[in-house]
Amino acid sequence: MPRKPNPELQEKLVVIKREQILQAASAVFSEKGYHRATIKEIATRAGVADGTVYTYFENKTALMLGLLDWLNQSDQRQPDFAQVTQDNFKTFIRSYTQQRFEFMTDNGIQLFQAILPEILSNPELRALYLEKIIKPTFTTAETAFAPIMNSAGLEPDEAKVILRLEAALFVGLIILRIIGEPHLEQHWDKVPSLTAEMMLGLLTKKEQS
Amino acid sequence: MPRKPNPELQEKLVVIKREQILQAASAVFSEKGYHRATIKEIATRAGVADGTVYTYFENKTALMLGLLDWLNQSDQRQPDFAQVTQDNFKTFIRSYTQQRFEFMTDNGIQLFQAILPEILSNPELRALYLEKIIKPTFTTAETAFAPIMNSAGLEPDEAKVILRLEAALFVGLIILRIIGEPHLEQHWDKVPSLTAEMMLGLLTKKEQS
Amino acid sequence: MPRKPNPELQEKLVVIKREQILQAASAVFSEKGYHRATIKEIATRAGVADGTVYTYFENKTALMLGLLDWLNQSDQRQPDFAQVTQDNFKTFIRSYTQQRFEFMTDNGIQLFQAILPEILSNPELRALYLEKIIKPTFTTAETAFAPIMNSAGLEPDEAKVILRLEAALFVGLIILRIIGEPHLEQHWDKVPSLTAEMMLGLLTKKEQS
Amino acid sequence: MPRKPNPELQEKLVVIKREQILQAASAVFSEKGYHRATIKEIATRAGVADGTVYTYFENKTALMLGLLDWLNQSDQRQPDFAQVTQDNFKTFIRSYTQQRFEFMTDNGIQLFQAILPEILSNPELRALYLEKIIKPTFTTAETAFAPIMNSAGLEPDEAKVILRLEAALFVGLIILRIIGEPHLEQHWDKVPSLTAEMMLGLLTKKEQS
DNA sequence: CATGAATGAGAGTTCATTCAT
DNA sequence: GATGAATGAACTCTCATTCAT
Repeated sequence: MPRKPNPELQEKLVVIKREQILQAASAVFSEKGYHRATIKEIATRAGVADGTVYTYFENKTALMLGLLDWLNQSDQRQPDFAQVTQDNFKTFIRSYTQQRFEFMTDNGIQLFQAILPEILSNPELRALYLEKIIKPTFTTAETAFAPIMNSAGLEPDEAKVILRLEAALFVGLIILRIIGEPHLEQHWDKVPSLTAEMMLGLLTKKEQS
Repeated sequence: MPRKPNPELQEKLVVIKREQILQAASAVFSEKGYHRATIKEIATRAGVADGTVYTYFENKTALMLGLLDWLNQSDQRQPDFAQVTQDNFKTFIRSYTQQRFEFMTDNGIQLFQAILPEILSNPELRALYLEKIIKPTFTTAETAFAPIMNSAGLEPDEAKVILRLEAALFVGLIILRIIGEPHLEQHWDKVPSLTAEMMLGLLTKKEQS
Repeated sequence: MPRKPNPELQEKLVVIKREQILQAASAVFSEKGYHRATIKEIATRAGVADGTVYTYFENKTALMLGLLDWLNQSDQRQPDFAQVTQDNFKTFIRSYTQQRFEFMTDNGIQLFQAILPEILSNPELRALYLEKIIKPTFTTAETAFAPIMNSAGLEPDEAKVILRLEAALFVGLIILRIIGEPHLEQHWDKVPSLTAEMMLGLLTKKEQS
Repeated sequence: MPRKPNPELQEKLVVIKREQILQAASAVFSEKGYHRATIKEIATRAGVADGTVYTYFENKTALMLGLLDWLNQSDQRQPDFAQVTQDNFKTFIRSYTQQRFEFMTDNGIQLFQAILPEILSNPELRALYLEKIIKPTFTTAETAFAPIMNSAGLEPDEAKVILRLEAALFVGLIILRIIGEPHLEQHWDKVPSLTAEMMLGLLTKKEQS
């Protein structure tokens, strides 16, 4: 029985258990909502005792923040905006949109469903979400899109609004999926390309006229 | 000697008090979320005693359902789809979009913020929302748009998806507003027309090619 | 529309309404127990409004006391003990027992069921019951039975205990009926005579030896 | 490192605490009645916090059922009916009666007083009591008494009724004791033998004639 | 570090009682 | 006198959090 059995391994185990608990929290929060979810159920689902959750997270709120960080990390895996040129403009938009849609896996939606309701009802969490996720995401996107927007002849403010419209569309689509709107579920395959066309339409409308 | 001196007046007072309580519930739910909202606070805000709430609503859940009905009623005040013709096609889309945006008053957003988080976390409420609000709204809209969609040469399924995209965009915009995204708030005036353009772009893309 | 339409009639109406309410209280108390019974249900059952109950009874406790008085009155209709002689000794016991059993109508049991549980759990009501019903009943019975007991050669204290045993037997039988013991229900016709025999056995055992 | 250090001890502690709480419940229920008794008072009396009661009992009703089980257990400790013969017939009846009276300790009466009022006012509990206690008790007694009853020349149905009369007498005596009838309290020592005589009288009356 | 029994603050809900009409 | 909407005290029960083992 070694007393210090490899400190690195220890650390990894800690990380793994944290993720186990977060995964359980994400599942239970998304199924029942933050308040109906009990620490007991999350602990059970994670295979630990109630008290153990408090070794890894200070309190229930910290679980929520842990999920926010998780979302943050998956958001950070941003698409590679580097080599955008005039030529592959349309290709770029389409691939960007495609990449965004890839977030909408069951896991991504679950995470979103776990977090969003609480964000909408908890001002502090909302502020945190705005600062830690929304703003950085838009900043990154704006930087990446700036050259395209410019060359498309869009004025910067309007370009930014268009980015927000797209983000809104994504969020709204996730919500309709959560609600289970049947027609959207049935024809989900049509959605990504239509979304890309919409983006292109807005970004190129000036040229049309 | 009338026992109930003026029964009609009585009934009106009942309706008024119900609305007072619903208004208070909407405010408190939207500020704190369904679970953090207490009956005590709702009652106080409505200017009645705790117990009085239960004279008008069976329980806390019924307050939520009452708000759903409210939303339903404001949704039912559908735009006048009657005189759509080929000529005023663009005008129609623009005015339809405009009318939709008029829902986004402080009160409309508050109501939405009160209801949505709970819908996302409560499967039963979600199902109810889908049946009582989402489906009827789409059915109405589909009927109204059918002639336009047809004449635009869109196949019905795709046309329906486009309607859902627009709805998603609305929902997403409300959420970004709730979160308080600053750029969108600042340039909100640009949003309605951009949204209308987006719709037009999608509905006419077939003609373009 | 006469202002004072016959004061006597008025008084009778008052009495009648009081009894309506008491009847309703007896029914609801016996069905649900004192605490689960609500003033609302009693009022509805009596065909009046909630508040009206409080015109006739100060509070819920007073309803219970009203029922006690009722029980008292039906108890007071004591059998005619006057002409007991040595000769008709057995006849007397049998007819006395018989009269007692006649109390066990549905209504009598209902009243008992309404009152007893509360008496067992409410010390004040219990004391009242002891003073106003139990003691007077035993006093009356003791007086009536005294000559018989004497001539039977029973010492007074023991004679009194025997009276209490009989009372206990009655109470116990009512309880078994309330509980619905099936064999007793089925062979209820055998009970009165067996009870009378039991009494006779006890009262005459001295003579046997 | 044992997680549960000594699981057997743990289990015993659980049983002990359950009994502590039941004892407290019995006391408070009997003093105030089921509804006036509050979980707070029961918990305090048992020396635990409010919430702790719910670790051991699902809800207030379960406390009542726990008491029923308790009563059941003390009832199950049935007298030894085995060696009844014609010879010791009278001895048997007297000892049986005696054993029954031994239940009437303060604790036994308290338990009865805690349960009975609720049984009389709660139909479901009543049915449970009938099935789980009354019927088994009579079945056991009938089996034990069958040979005696037979040899006494009693027809079975009547014999069964007599058993019920005796049970009724016991119940009634407990009630008179709860109510505090003074003469019975004072001369309680006379009661057991008188009860036994009564039983004997009924069971042998056929022989007399 | 893990455990899970114990805690107790706090919420929803009921209902006896009051009183303006 | 009759009504029944309004009241708010008081109760049951839940569950995040703590801490002895």
